Amino acid sequence: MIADKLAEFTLKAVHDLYGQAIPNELIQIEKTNREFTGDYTLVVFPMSRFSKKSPADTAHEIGAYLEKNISELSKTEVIKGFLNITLHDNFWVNFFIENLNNENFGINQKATGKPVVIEYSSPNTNKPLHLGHIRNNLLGFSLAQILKANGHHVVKINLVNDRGIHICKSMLAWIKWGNEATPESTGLKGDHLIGKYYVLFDKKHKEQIAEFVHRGYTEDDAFEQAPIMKEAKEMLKKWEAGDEEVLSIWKLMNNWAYDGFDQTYKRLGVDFDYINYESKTYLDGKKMVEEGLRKEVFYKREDNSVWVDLRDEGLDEKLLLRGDGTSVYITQDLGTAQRRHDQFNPGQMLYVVGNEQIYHFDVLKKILKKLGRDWSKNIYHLSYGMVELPHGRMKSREGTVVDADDLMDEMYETAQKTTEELGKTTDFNEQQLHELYHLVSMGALKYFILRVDPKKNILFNPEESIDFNGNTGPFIQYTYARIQSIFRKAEKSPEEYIPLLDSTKIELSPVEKEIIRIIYEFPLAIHAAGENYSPATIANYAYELAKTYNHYYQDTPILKRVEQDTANFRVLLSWFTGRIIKLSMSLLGVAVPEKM
RNA sequence: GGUCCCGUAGCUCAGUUGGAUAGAGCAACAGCCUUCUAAGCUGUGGGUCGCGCGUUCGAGUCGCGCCGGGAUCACCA
Repeated sequence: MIADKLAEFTLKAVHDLYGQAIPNELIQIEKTNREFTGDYTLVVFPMSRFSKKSPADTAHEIGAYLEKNISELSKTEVIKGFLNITLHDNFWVNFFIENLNNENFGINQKATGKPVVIEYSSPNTNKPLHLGHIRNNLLGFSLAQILKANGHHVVKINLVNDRGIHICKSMLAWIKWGNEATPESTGLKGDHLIGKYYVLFDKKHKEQIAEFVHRGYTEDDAFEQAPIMKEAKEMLKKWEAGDEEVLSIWKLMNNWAYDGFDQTYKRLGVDFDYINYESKTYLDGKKMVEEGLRKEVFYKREDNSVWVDLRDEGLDEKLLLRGDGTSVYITQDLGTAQRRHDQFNPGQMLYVVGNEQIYHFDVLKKILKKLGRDWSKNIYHLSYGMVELPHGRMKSREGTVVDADDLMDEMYETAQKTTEELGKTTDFNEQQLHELYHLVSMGALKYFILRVDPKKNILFNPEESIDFNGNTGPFIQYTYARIQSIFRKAEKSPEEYIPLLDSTKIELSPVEKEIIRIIYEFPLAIHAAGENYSPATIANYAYELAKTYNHYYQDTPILKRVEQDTANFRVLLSWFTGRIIKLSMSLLGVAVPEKM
């Protein structure tokens, strides 16, 4: 990177000119602001302390030194305490030519080091996925892509929460009022069918609570004493005891959920290397609880429940095992963390889980630390913000959720309607149209979600459909499609232009230089996105590139009415741009169309 | 109440980890298709970066204190 070189020589300049060794952090090389000429700017203020001269004088001296020692440097200009540095166009042209044919430019191909294990999705099998899950899945998948591009081995795990009281609620309602309904008999997607009974359970439960409260119970007592709730708890006990009948219904209904999830995952374009089921792993944590008791890190109360005291860590006492020996959420997470460590020896263990569980992961890390697992420091909880509706947060039980499948259907219809109105796809067949609608609708949805900083809440207004114009996924896809149409108009494929390119004939316009520069920064964007676990960095990058290219495309003839040498360069610049757009979008899990 | 997160244009969001006169999109208004895709481009208006104090050559960015919004503090997951 040229910025590193500039920094290195600035260091030397200060040494040679003023006999001072200054710390690296003081050297700030930045992009030159739009209103000044230059490619990079050195901020000189921090150095005047060492030169014992004014910032401007220091800037002039360092500028002269750099001009003399760095061949890529064309000129420098001093404005106040800023040294604006302009590089020879040659530098950009050379970069362009050297990397033009590198189809994985910016992507680190070879994975090194310990793997990164990333857990995401992790649905409950008692209800279908909603918009909050979509955010989780998109973030997890995109982060995996970004970390791979940064040269990590990545292991994607989905830990399915397939047991517990919530599952029993759906099962119980289905047994009571389902009349043996199946996805086949109702035509409903399996997860939606199950979700229906989860909502039904809640409705009946609420009715019973109201009745009990009317009879004089407190809210809390009514909640627990309602017959339907007692039945659900009874069913959970039977499940843990391995009751055949309960287990067979459980298996039946869970499989409906899995079928439904698979369809949704496929449509979303996310996948996993491993799918773990909590029903198979929930007992693992118990061994660690025993270990903790032996080491006297944990303790028992008289009812036989096991606890850990985290008050010295600023937290509280936490339950690890119920008196009856059954495990709780944190117990199984201790177990799965240990399993992951044993199986993969990861350098990082990422959990893509909503910010409502910050406390939980805090506890998890501290318990592991108390158990002497020094690898607990590798655990990172990527806590993302909620998706909120105008009236507040989504609640499954109250039906105020934006269903994942419904939303994708709506987006698909919008994509179809928009495409038909524009009337550019008259030569598409059914299949091609379907693919295009899918691709554009998912592009809009994914970009909408991923472009915002993960830790911030997202506001989603169902009344206003997600935009297809402006700073959106379809805009970026459109830019790609436009570029491809150039190649269809040209009589040669882009690759065939490469040997025709004469680097001495290239004269960069300001926009062309800007485009090359943005491409040059692609590896930096990937790095930053990986460091910050932020797909938003990539989304914003892709938009910046697409926007700049569109500006270029608008008033610069690429192919027609230009000299052959100019056309050669412009076609190839377009080609390179298109490839970077495609690559960056692929890091978000968004595909791009050849035509739209 | 304790802890954590957020607060930037009417709305939705950027802001390269402390740099120059804070940027995009949407919405509004005015323009641009006999030329490679107008899902596009150009222009206009729109800001006390929640408020205050501090740190320093320099603060939207860092620290402290308020104000507002959210999350969490379960023998739920």
